[in-house]
Amino acid sequence: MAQKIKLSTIAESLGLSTATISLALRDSPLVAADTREKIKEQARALGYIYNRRAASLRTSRSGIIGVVVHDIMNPFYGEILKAIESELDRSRQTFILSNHYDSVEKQRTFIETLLQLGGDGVIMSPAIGTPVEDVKLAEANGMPAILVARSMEGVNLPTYRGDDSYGISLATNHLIGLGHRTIAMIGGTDQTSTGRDRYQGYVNALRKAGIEVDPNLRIPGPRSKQGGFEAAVHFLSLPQKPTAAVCWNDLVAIGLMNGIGRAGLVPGVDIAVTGYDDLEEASIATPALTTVWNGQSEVGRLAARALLDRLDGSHDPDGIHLIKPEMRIRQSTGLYRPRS
Amino acid sequence: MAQKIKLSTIAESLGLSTATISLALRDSPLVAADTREKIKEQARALGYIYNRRAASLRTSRSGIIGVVVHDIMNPFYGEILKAIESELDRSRQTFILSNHYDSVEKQRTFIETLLQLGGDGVIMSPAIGTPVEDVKLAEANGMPAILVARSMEGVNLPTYRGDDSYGISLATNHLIGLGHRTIAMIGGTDQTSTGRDRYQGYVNALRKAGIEVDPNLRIPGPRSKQGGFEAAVHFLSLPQKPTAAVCWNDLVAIGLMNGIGRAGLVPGVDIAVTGYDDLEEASIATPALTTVWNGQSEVGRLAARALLDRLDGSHDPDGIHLIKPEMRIRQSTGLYRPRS
DNA sequence: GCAATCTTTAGAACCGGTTGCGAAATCCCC
DNA sequence: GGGGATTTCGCAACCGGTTCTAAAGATTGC
Repeated sequence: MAQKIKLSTIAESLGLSTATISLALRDSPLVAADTREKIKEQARALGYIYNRRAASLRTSRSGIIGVVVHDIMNPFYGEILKAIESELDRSRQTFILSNHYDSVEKQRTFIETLLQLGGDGVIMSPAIGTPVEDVKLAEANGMPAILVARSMEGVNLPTYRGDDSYGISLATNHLIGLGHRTIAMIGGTDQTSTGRDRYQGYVNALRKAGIEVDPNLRIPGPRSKQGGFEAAVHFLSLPQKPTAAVCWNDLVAIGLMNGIGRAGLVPGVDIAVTGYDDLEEASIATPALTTVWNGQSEVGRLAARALLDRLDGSHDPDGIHLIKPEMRIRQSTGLYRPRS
Repeated sequence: MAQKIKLSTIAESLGLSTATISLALRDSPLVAADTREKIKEQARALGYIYNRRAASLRTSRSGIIGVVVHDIMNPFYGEILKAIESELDRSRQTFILSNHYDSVEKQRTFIETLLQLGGDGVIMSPAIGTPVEDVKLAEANGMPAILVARSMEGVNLPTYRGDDSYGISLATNHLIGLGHRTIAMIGGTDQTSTGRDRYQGYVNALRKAGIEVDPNLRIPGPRSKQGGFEAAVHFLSLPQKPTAAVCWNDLVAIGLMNGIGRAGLVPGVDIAVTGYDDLEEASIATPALTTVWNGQSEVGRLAARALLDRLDGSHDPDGIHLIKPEMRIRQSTGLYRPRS
């Protein structure tokens, strides 16, 4: 490395002051057009690298946005992140990503780091059990926070997520409409608002159809393929012999279908399965998975947009913004005929 | 936000100088133990937030490490990232993540941003066609770079990746050993060093077994489930009627198996399929996927370690460090018997 | 009791940009 | 050609830490 090129290096080489250089590089109208061009040319020639830290120290805007979710390897969050990324990209913000794996501590460390770096804002899908103080910490230090995919009680932050109760009731109704009466619900937890909402949607749909709700048909578990796969054994040995399963998400559903397949049964024929989220993968699973689109792309896009707007001064309404899920009917529920 | 708490705020409130505060908070032995405790206590009480930008402006160490790979939603990279994350976590470095989607331009933007932020180093899986200047740009500005998963010609940077040629030959040999003679290779590209290595491994194994190499059995394509799924049609209509497929990675293999299933054939029985990577998912696919572990966790761990070491001054040897892949035999190749 | 030594703390320059204020230079019109 | 309006640019303070230098205070030895 030859030697650091800074504003003053350019200034001296051109016989100008750093003030002029600074203004020119940022396209200020205060500096004459040809001077500006000359300066930009020289900056390029010298290999000048803008020092954001120095700038942000003065302006207190860092151009950094933090995003923290449960697990970026989970395609559900992946699709949200992709939408956030593409929205943020066009506004020259860089974003810092992190998993919290539902560890409140890891999440707080992330928020603190972000504050130290002078983050302009944070988009988060709060870890289970997140204390209100943690998000207040961000807000109190001038870093606005937006919630995605999960709600939080006790704070009134802008929140973007799917309408879980409605979405699961769509799936459940679909199965009921096909003639199923013994329908299990597989995977996930009831410890989050999302979990409670989903269970509620399932229960509501059953009740409305006059079907009694059997709590033993609720099999909670990890929200992963592995989780669905392992739930298959339990599911298949239920004394009630369910003919259909409403799964927490597509991952669980695909895992469950794999598990059912291992047991010699054919998902979509012997057992109807619905997923949730409509990941890219759902349509190429075998059989293709009937599922509910959960609006990931919209959630990400709207959340990023909301944050950018807030940074620009316009204040979007706080509170929960629900995205309406949509049914996607495919083969995993397609071939069932009630036993006669 | 009440008012920014800074070093001088604490200093005034205690009647000390900022120098003392700064030293105390960093556990310098230059400040008396009880003074230090008093200072730390006060900092906590006031809700002081360390300003890394200001600090790094002076020290020229930012604690930021950049990581850029093809696509973080691809579990192959996901597993590498997870290993990097856990290694970096214990050293108080924050890392900034980005996809480049094989866009050289997006990758360069990322490197430039990282330089502006004063990144201490970068771990990258270079985009296809990355010009040497781009990585030199990082090095020239004092930001060491480490390569993972992919090599680059023309630069001699520390590189950590699996031994592709050897790994694919393992898979190919396994199929040959089972009696297969017409073996296709599905997915991926030959434009990268990885691609050429893998194809070479496949070719070598065939030649060694005295099997003629038919270039029509090489079906390149996207390295995704979708890609494998779509390749199934082409694969099944080959006039040579292959009985087995060596796939670029597990995603392609799973997609291909789904496609084969749709066509009414049973993967693992009618057609043998091997994957590559040994993702978590491989073992729960149906049938369970025979594959080759590609050392993702080792790649990530070693790369992160190498970067941290370099930042500490010790200079690891440059050049390519190959991780030895390992065969994982499961059911997707398990049931084949040559037609008699 | 005084000089010498060690511990503890303060002062101030510095990192590399940004920006308010004012001065110099250019231009316009009568 | 002179006064005023505009344009263009430089000076210097500032952001919030870090660290070098050195001074003040405490301790020790003889």
